[in-house]
Amino acid sequence: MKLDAIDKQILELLQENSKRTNKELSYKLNLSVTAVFERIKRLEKEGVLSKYVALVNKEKVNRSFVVFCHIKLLQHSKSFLTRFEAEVLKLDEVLECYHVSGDYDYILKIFVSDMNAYREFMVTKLTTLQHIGSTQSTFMIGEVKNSTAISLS
Amino acid sequence: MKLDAIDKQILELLQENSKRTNKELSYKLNLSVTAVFERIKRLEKEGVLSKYVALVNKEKVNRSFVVFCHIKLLQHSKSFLTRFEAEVLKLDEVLECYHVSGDYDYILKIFVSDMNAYREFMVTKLTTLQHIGSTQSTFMIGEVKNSTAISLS
DNA sequence: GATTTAATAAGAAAAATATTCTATATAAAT
DNA sequence: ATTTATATAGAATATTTTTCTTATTAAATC
Repeated sequence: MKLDAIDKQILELLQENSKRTNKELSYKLNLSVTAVFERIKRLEKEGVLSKYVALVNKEKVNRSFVVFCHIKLLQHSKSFLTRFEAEVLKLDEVLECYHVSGDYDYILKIFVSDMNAYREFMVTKLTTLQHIGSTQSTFMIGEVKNSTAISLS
Repeated sequence: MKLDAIDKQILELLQENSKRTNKELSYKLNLSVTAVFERIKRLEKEGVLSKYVALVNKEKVNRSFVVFCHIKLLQHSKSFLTRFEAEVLKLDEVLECYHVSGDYDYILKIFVSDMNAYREFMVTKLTTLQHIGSTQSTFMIGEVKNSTAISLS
């Protein structure tokens, strides 16, 4: 699908704040409300706009302790990977999990309340997963940037 | 601020899909539309709900190549950190940047179109930053889980 | 124990927004 | 020239958000 300059502007604006109304967008883009409406519907239908979500402040819900955990598996056959991935999906504390190249196999991003909670998570959940070889935890000290908006320029 | 069970349900539902209407939420929660409305306004005012955003499918906008880059600085004085962080903030390709404990100082999550674009990004942007000691790039092979929703149970 | 007070919720009314419908304009295709 | 497809605008309608008034409840005060 082709995205013109107006589509890109709409995407940038909605990535920043999805509560903007079509009227507000129509002002900014010098278009009619209908034109904006139709473009957004098209972007949704094509799957360019995949989801609308509310973001919650992790400090306010007691999940400020963020950990990046690098994981090595014992073996790398497809069935091992698949099984591990299915189990990770079930863990609420894990918001992100990526299969990666390099020294280890997976990067997990984990949100918990504090170090004690993380210890509990490791002992009762993470290290009980099948096929895990090793884990290495890196703790977030500060958040410099955390955006969900892909730049389209 | 105290969050009761209903607040948590609202947060879970809006983190999953912020387009749900107050009426829809009121059905699910056995409440009136006004009660839902008031609770959401309170959660926004208190900063628990911090933002509403549209998520864009990275494949559809040609940013499927995701890289985690570990960075070490040459020195760790406050002024060096601050300056580095200010420069990273300006880089559109970097969606996330965290100051972390461990072998390296920062983790960056970078979105580009392909390996060539990443090479270009490294050469012209990343490695020209002040105070950089070393970088180590890890490439995403597959996305197992990528959620923005913090579980509140 | 009766009476305020504060917090929450319900329902109706009003305001704002999203959505549909009809009509035009424009450029590409035949 | 004529058709076709695409994008847009404006008006009409449907839906949602927001406000306002009233009622309920539980805790706090006398």
